[in-house]
Amino acid sequence: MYDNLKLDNQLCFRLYTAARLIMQAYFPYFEPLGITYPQYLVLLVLWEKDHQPVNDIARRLHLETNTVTPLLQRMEKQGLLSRKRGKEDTRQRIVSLTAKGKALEERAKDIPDCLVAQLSDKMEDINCLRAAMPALDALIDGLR
Amino acid sequence: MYDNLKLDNQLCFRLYTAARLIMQAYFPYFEPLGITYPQYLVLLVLWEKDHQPVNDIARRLHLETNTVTPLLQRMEKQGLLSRKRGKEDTRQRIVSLTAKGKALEERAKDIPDCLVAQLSDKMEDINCLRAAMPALDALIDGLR
DNA sequence: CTAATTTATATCGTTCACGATGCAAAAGTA
DNA sequence: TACTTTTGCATCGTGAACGATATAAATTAG
Repeated sequence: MYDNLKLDNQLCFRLYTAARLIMQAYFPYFEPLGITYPQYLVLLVLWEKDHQPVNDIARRLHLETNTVTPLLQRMEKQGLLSRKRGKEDTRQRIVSLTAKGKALEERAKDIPDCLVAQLSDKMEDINCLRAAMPALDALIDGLR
Repeated sequence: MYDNLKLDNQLCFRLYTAARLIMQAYFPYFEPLGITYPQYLVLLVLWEKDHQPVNDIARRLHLETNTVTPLLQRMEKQGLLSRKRGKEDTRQRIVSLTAKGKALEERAKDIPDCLVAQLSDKMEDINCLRAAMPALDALIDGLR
């Protein structure tokens, strides 16, 4: 048995699992809003800065357009945003929030705190997670 | 603008991105073996201990059977493993490696090291990631 | 001013991930 | 023994992810 191939030694497995479990923990909060976690990420980007082309959103989320385009199409169908052709560059699709998309910000603003509270109940030291954020940033930066 | 809703403040986004980017980095190594990252995880579990029921594999990976069952079905079709009904409990499906599945261990044993080496080139402090592992374990344990 | 190339987005096919649900075998209960 | 509940696995439908590829507009080169 190679130590390298022990599940418990694998960082990626931890990241993969942690991400999935947090998304599951988010689910009950997103469900009443009719959105998913990746859709929430798109909204975060647009709440920060409205009217962005597909590419800028994709880059911000470290995703490819072939993931983001269908995501945006579904969100457009739900009436959360619009996708209009760019004026100077007609290849671009400028993504803008609708009133419905904007309104969700108010309803979503407390969700992260709810999750942190929920986590604090379950683990004694929540700050060790905050402490890990720079390491993750370095990793992401290295792999981009 | 709510600070809570800034993408850069979100731990889950980092985990989600880091996991995806590492899986992408794994891809060129897995592709010649004809497997995917989740399939690799299943193999890790079976290389550690062969002949396990679906439930044990699912629990080890923190996945539900409705994710693992189709995964195993695909792997069976590829000839990596077999799924036989349990003897004492006929509801169970005992998953066992085939010769082909076992043989992959030898070919996969150096992949984690390759990835670490690749990462070391790209970021100066790779140990800060190892240091984050206990925090991730605590998080996963809290969310289970 | 064409022709080659790059860029922005989209489509396609396959594999996950997962909530909801179904079903049959096993275990517990009356 | 008959009935209920639990357990183990599976199916279904939807929404991601993503590698590969396509298409049209913009840019660059010749």
